[in-house]
Amino acid sequence: MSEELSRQERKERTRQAILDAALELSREGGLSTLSLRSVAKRVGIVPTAFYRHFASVEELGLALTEQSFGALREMLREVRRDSRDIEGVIENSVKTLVKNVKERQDHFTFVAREMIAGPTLVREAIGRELELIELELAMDIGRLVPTQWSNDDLRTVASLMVTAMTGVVQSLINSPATAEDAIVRRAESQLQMVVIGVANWKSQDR
Amino acid sequence: MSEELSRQERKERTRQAILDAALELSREGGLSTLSLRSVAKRVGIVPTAFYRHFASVEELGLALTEQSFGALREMLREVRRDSRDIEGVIENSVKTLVKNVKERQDHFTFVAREMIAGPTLVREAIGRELELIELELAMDIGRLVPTQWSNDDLRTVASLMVTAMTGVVQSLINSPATAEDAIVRRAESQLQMVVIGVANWKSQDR
DNA sequence: CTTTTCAGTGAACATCCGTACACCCATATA
DNA sequence: TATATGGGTGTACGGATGTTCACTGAAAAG
Repeated sequence: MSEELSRQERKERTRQAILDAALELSREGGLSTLSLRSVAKRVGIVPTAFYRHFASVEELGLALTEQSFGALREMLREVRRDSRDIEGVIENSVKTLVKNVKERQDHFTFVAREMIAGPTLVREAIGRELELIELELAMDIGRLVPTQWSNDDLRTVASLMVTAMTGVVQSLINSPATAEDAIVRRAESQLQMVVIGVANWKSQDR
Repeated sequence: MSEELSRQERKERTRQAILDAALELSREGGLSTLSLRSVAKRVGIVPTAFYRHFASVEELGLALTEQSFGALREMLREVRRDSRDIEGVIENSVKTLVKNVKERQDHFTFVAREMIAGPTLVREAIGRELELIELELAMDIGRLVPTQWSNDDLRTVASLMVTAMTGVVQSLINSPATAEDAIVRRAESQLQMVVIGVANWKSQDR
C-alpha cells in the first residue's frame, strides 16, 4: 500500500485518521459519548497509541472544531470578495452555508451539537469562531448599507442573522432531505425580513 | 418525617425525586452522560429500583421534557390572555421567558441541550413543543397585526422569533450573570427589528 | 384475617472504560 | 555504522456501567 513515507508523514496521516474516525463516531452521541477506545479501534491502533496524538478527548474536540470552521471561514471570505452589495452578501452566504452543510454534514452536526453540549473549552472555541463571523458580518453591513448606525446596533443585527443561521443548520441536520428546500426558502425569507427591518430600524421611535 | 402516605403517594414522591436528581446531574454533561446508577445514588435508592419508574434513561428524558415545558406553556398562555396588541405579546413574552430562565435554569439548560444533543425521541418531543409555541405565536401575529398574510408567511416570521429566543436562552445559559442585561436588551432589539421587518414585508418586491 | 400486589433490596454478571507500564523496532540523527 | 528518537504494541489494573434474578416486607385487596 503506502510506501516511502517519512515518520512525520505517517504521524500526520494517523492523526487525520483519528479525526475522521472521531467525527464519524460522534455523529451518534456527540463528543461526550465518544470513547477513546472506540476511536482507536476504528483507526486500527491500540488504545494507548491515541495519546501520541492527543492528550485527551477534549483536545481532540478542539482540533475538530478548528477543522470544521476552517473550510467555512475560507468560503465566507470568497463570498465577501465576490459580493458588492448587502443583498449579495446575504444571498451568497446562505447559498454557501447550505452547500457546506450538505457537503460536510458531519462537521456541522459536530459544531451544532458541541456549541451547546460540548466540553467548556470546545464551547468557548466555537463561541469565538461564531463571534468572529458575526463581527465580519457586522462590518459588511456597516460598509455596504448606507447608514450611520452605532457599532452596537450593527452587532445586534449581525448577531440575529448568525443566530438565525445556526438555527437553520440545526433544522437541516435533523430533518429529512425532503424538507431541505422548504427550510432553505424559509431561511432566505427570514434573512430578507431582517434586512427590511434593518432598513427601517432607525426611522422608528425607540 | 413523612408519615401516613399511601403507596401511590410514596411512588409519586420517589418518581419526582428521580426527576429532580436527574435534572441536577444532567446539568454537567446532559442526558447522554447521565448514568442510571448516579441518579439512583443521589435519590437514595438502589439502581434496580429505577426500573420501577422508568424503562430507560430516554423515557426519563421524555418526562423531563414534559415537565420543562409545562410551566412555560402555562405562563405563555397567561401572557397571551393579558396582552391586547402584538407589541405587548412580544414584550411580555420576552419578560416571561427571561424570568422563567432565571427561575428554572436547570430546566432550560436541559431543553437547550437535549433539543440538539439528546436522544431522537427527546429531540422530537422538544421539536413538537417548540412547533406548538411557534404556531400559537403565528396565530397571535395573524390576529393582532392588521395584515393579510398567508399562513406560510406567518409561520416564517414566528419561526424566526422562536429561533431567536432559543438563541437567547442558549446565550443566557453559558454566559456570566453580568452579561445578562446586555443579552436581554439585545434580544428585545432583535425582536423589534423583526417586527419592523414584518411590518414592511409585503410592501417590498419579492 | 388471608392473600395479593409491588416498590425497593442486594448480590452477581459481563462489558466497557481510561490509563499506567514495559517493550519493540523502523526511522532519523550523529 | 552506532545511537537516539518516538509511533505503535500488549498486558494488566481498578472502577463504573446496565441489567439479571430471586428476595422482602409493608400496604392494598379479598
